[in-house]
Amino acid sequence: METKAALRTLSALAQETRLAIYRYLVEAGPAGAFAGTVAEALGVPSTTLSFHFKELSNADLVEGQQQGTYIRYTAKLDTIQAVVGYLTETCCGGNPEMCAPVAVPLPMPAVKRKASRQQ
Amino acid sequence: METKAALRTLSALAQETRLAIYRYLVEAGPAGAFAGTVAEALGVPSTTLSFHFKELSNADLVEGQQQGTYIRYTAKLDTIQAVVGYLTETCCGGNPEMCAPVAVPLPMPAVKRKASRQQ
DNA sequence: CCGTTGATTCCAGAATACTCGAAATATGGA
DNA sequence: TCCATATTTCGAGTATTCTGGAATCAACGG
Repeated sequence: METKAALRTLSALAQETRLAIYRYLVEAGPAGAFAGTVAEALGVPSTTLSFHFKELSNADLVEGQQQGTYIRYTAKLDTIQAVVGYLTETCCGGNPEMCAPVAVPLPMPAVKRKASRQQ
Repeated sequence: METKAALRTLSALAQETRLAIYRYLVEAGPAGAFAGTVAEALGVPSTTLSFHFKELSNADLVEGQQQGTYIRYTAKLDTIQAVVGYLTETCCGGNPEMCAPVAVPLPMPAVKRKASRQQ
């Protein structure tokens, strides 16, 4: 993931309504939820919700599948992992073992590199 | 971490300059970097940079330590982890084991009922 | 004290994002 | 076909955020 995509993803989640939508879909699990259901659950007008769904889709955070008249939205959890990977990939100049406190819930690419000095 | 804090953190990172600052500090590792060094490296006016440092501090993403005339900033990596935890804590209604196969195409139960959107 | 340098605050203009009503589009049933 | 429902697009008003110059504050050396 490169900077532009990461920025899109972070921007998408950095908004109250969209964060609520995303969390709702995460909680819903692989089955997801219909757009109308989310609108009703969160008390957001459908027109506003549509705007936010679009943002989340562009950020690759959710996916919509047409099912008859309805659209079923699901959260794409792996995008979050990608963002975390992006944020930590340059960690300590490529020596993530120095960044102990961060435990990414995914197997991290074991990048081995020479230690560099700074001070 | 609760919603407000998560929103603050995500908003802080969802900005080009701040994301660059944060990544710069992540790469710098525990030693961090001086404010002026970051300003020069990223080509950002000190007044603008100060504004963004403040945002990042409020979001608990960086920490500044006065050292003589200079201020040394370091990235607080564990905050990222807290956000990820927040985003996934409600995963599948509290059954995270269901979230494992993210890429699996979900089975689509035929929804043919009129006013029923549940499942 | 001064003068210098690093960093922040103040402020206003510019740019961007959010909201939601009305209208348009899409789908399926009668 | 016509109708009902779900969702999106359009558009304009509102709100928020970003930027950077000028002024200010803080720390040091002389």
